[in-house]
Amino acid sequence: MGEDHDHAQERPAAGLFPAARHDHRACVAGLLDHADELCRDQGLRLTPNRRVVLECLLADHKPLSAYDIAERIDWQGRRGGPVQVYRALRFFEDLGLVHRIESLNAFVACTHPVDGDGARHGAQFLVCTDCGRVAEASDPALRRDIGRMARQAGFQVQDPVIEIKGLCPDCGGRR
Amino acid sequence: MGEDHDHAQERPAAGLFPAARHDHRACVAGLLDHADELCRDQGLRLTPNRRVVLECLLADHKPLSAYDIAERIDWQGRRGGPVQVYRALRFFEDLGLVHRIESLNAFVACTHPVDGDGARHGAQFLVCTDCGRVAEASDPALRRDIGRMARQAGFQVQDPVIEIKGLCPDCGGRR
DNA sequence: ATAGTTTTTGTTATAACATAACACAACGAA
DNA sequence: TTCGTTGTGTTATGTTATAACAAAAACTAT
Ligand SMILES: [Zn+2]
Ligand SMILES: [Zn+2]
Ligand SMILES: [Zn+2]
Ligand SMILES: [Zn+2]
Repeated sequence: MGEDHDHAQERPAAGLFPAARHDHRACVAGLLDHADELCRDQGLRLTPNRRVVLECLLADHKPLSAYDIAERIDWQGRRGGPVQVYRALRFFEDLGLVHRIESLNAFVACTHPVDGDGARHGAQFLVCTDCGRVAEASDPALRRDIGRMARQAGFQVQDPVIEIKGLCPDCGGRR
Repeated sequence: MGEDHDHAQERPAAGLFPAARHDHRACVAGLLDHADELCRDQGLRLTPNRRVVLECLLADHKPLSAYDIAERIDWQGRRGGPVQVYRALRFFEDLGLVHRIESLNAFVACTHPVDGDGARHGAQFLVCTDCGRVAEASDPALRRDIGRMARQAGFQVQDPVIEIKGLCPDCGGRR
């Protein structure tokens, strides 16, 4: 699992795409620690099943379908399948540690769960149609604008789904 | 098909939800005419199969899954199924007359194809989680904001998916 | 009209995504 | 220990979407 990119101490993501070569080992370790902590705080259990699903999503910062995940996991004797994966995904979604990308029927691990303080934090996703990576942004101005637009329409916002497909900087965005 | 709401001459939609009681007969007729015209202009054929799918979507301004549509249609002798529906939906999506709502796995007829000039026009959707209706908005400020956010991230936008779930004015948005 | 081309349709099969239901195991508190 | 809760294994099924290919219909050009 994972690619061979463990290097300097650039931040994993600054509202942008994960740097091509960041210290991914530390990146994963940090996010797993955060998950651990979050679970402990809330009296929830980060079981082996759950942990392995999260590790799988963290492996390369790319969105995976539940079936992708089920295939990649080494179930070590027990028979595992989509059911187990969906259960774990639901668990992490509720914690704000995993986000579903509707337009891909796929899931990504949250790259900055700091804001998340345990609840769903409405984020925006930049989805590269070329390399498949997804960046998680959290733009306050954009959020405000959506609020304004909804208010004008007399609409009470519950859950904004913002998924912008296009080309990431590496794949042609800079040009 | 359709509900019993044919009344005064309020606009069908002003970037908002269709008025509870608008002249729906005229509303449908107008949109079908527009589809006709658009097809003629582009040398495309609005076949009976396609027309019946569009009519089905227009019937009550609510999103329907392809399978919903396949069930509702009276196939008049010919046998019809999801395959036919998906084909028609693809046809209309390419014309900008139907939009897919990713977060619902469903489709809606475009309520203001005027802007559409035959191509995909990036719109924003307000999805009521209570009554299920969907409003199509086209907010320039919001679009600009998305452009700005993407530019800051070095990201080249191709196709923004904006689907805001919440409560429509009728279902509690005004309160 | 006729033959050739393209487009649309009918049909079957299958892929891909997601949840229901229920028995059993593991855990945590009394 | 016992009981109630939470997580897991397992099977089955529901829902959404596309592939593949033959037949029909519509256009085009002679
Ligand atoms: Zn990393
Ligand atoms: Zn890319
Ligand atoms: Zn109407
Ligand atoms: Zn409503």
